[in-house]
Amino acid sequence: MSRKNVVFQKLVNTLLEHVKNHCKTGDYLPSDVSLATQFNVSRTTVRKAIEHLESLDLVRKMDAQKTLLAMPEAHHFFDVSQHSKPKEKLVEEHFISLIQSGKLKPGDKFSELELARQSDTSTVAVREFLIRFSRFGLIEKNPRSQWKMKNFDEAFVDQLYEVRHLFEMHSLSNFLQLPEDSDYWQELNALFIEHKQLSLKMDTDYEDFPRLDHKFHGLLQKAHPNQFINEFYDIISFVFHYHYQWDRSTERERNALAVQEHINIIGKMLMKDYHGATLALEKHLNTAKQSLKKTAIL
Amino acid sequence: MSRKNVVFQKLVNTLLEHVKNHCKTGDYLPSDVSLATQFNVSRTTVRKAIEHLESLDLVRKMDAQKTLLAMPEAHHFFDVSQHSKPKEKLVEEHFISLIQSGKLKPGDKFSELELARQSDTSTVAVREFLIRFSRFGLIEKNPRSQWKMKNFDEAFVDQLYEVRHLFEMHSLSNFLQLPEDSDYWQELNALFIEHKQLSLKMDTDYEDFPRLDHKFHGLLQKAHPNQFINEFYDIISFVFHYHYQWDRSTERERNALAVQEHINIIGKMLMKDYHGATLALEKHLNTAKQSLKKTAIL
DNA sequence: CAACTGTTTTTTATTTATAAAATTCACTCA
DNA sequence: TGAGTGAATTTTATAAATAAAAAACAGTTG
Repeated sequence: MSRKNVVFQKLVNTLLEHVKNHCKTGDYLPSDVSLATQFNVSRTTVRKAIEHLESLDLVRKMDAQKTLLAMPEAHHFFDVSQHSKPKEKLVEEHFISLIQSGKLKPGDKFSELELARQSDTSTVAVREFLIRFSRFGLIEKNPRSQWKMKNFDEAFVDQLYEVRHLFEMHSLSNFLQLPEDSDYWQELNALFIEHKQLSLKMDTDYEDFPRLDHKFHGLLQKAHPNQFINEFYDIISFVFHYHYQWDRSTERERNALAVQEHINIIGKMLMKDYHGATLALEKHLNTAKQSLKKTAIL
Repeated sequence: MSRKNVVFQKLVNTLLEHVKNHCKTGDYLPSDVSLATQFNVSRTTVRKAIEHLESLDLVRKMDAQKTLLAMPEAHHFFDVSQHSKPKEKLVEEHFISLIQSGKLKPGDKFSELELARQSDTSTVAVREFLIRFSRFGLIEKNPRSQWKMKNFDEAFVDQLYEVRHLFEMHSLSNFLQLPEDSDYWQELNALFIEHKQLSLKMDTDYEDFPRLDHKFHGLLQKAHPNQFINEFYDIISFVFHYHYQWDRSTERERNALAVQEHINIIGKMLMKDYHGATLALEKHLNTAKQSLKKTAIL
């Protein structure tokens, strides 16, 4: 069998939707090229879609003029509901779920074929995902042998946090050197207020913390971008997200504490108290590290 | 067509070589299992190899006892000379050579198929290599579209050096906190002498510097290992190696300067002069950064 | 000549097939 | 019981095939 023409079908639907909202019968449609760029596909696909519309008697081509003959009806659309997600996504979701449900534990071995079957994809898709995923440093593979979950030991956490410490301290120091009139101070202030608000309704909305956490780090990154630091932060986020799933029982307390620590850090930052902010961040990182060790290490 | 039995053929040759050096006619050979572990292949392959030796009348199996009938001769060996290297390696070498020869420049696009043909491998091998390689941050790809060399601009160098600065300063500081009697001080001293020696014959042996450079960083890493920092150093090394190829004219001066700077740093370290070592390292990193910018940016 | 179209060529994504090699299973014998 | 064997099963590595989609090419027209 060969690949499905999802790009084509999706384009037809998008086109119909677009026509329904912006055109009326008798209008001329834009050129192939502009449609292609507008919907981010190649011209080949656009042409195939237009041909399809012609065969539905919705469009007529005359001398390279595309005339809209009639408005599209519901039955003209492709049923796109059973297009499965991109393979890549399927594999990822399945693999992550295996990890989070504890079916794959540190030290375990697993095969590509097995994953491919379970996630209803091909070994190629699986393998490519695993290669990409291996940058997180959680899996490894020897040639002609299966993949293996690396041991998630204390040394790993220590090394992760060593780097995180370096990076976050660096980001903090950079932020504090921003000029007084930088817009980022405004943003930081807004974030401070958001934290305050969340802290008041923590007992119900504690699941909202990760969003703020992400926003905070995003702000520091935006103020002084660095692709390498940013990439590393992905790893941190993943490892966190990944292991905290194992023990959701203490999530509320953890988040409550973290919010307070964030408020402390941001408060010191807003007061330009470099030393205080550093100490507060130090404390925050340390809490996080201990908490990770407690829940994650077997 | 399907895959070649290289593992098998190589095992046969290794086995013959081993027998030639360690056994004599009439000896019993070790069990399948021990051979398999010794030569790091599966038992299946061992059995196939032994069967092959039987068919050559070199070995006879009786009741699971493997007896050596005769010593192997030259003609028993497989001709392994035309086994091409592993696909992975082929792709890598080809791709790197494209980059180093300047045929692939920042901003260029290239296709998987093209690379596969040129390097005499498959698109799968190419794609897997490219995915792995993309962690260096030098290439990128959109779905359904070709790969593209990222722009190697000043921001990239700055970001690279920002992280390098953080890491190297951190490593230095850790090293200086080693106890007086740590063996690493001895190693550092030996390295100091090596540097001194090289500096005397720099005009002829300047190409030997990268080895020392690598050794220096290796020593710092060994004293305080961190997989994330280590991995990042791979990126640094590669980017360096990669871009310096573009301008070999000044290599001698660059290396001569770098050796002096290393001597300076190590000297200060051995004297436990923290402040001096930091300054010296700072200077070294700065030289390297400027030099990279000068040769690499278009 | 620049934007467009029709046509042709390449390239990517995905599936299938197959031998090599690894792994598992069931059994044997010291 | 535990290391070892023979046979069966699974998995990996690799090639090949094909349709979808992208990109390149060659004209055409305002």
